[in-house]
Amino acid sequence: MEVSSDLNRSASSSQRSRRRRDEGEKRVIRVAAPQMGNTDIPPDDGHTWRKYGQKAILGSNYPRGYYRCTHQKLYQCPAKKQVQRLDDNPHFFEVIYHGDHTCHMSSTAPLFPPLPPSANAIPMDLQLGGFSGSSSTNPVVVGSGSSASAARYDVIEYPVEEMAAAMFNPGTSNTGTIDMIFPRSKEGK
DNA sequence: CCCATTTGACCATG
DNA sequence: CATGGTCAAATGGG
Repeated sequence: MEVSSDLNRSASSSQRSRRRRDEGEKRVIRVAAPQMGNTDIPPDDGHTWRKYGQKAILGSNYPRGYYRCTHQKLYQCPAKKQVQRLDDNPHFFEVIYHGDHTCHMSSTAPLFPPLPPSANAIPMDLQLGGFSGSSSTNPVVVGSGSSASAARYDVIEYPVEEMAAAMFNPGTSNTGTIDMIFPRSKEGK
């Protein structure tokens, strides 16, 4: 693209982005891309996400996907979702959730799979810490230094085997067993 | 027909 | 200045 011609674009002087502070909830979740057919489809957490943009990130060889709640959710669900594939491990997705979900899924709520007994076997060794100058092995780096408000970082790693298999539920909605797989990490807000 | 997706450009921030 | 983030409109598909 390199500086193409400028298209006449009506400029709506609408200054988006209202407040730029407070409310700093970031949840970094790492998921593995399904080894089946499509290895490029990010997992769903049970909500509809509407892609609202894609941008390449410096330091990564892959673009980042920006998702937001869809339709009606756009009116109350401040939940946003960011999906970025690791440049070292294209088979892994780094999903960053921020905001709280308020949407509800009536009946048939396909969510996470029944997490197998096997322990988490996610090889995060490699060179995950080889970002741009960070020497830490863990992505939990929030050393801004300057006016760094309390930014909470929750890194949860869970393998995404075949969530697609846990799609619809036959018969009654007595899924029961499926609860929030997410461990504690409850926000006191 | 409707909605989700896509691309570009712009802005705000550090 | 650079980067990241969001919006905005247009198009295609279901």
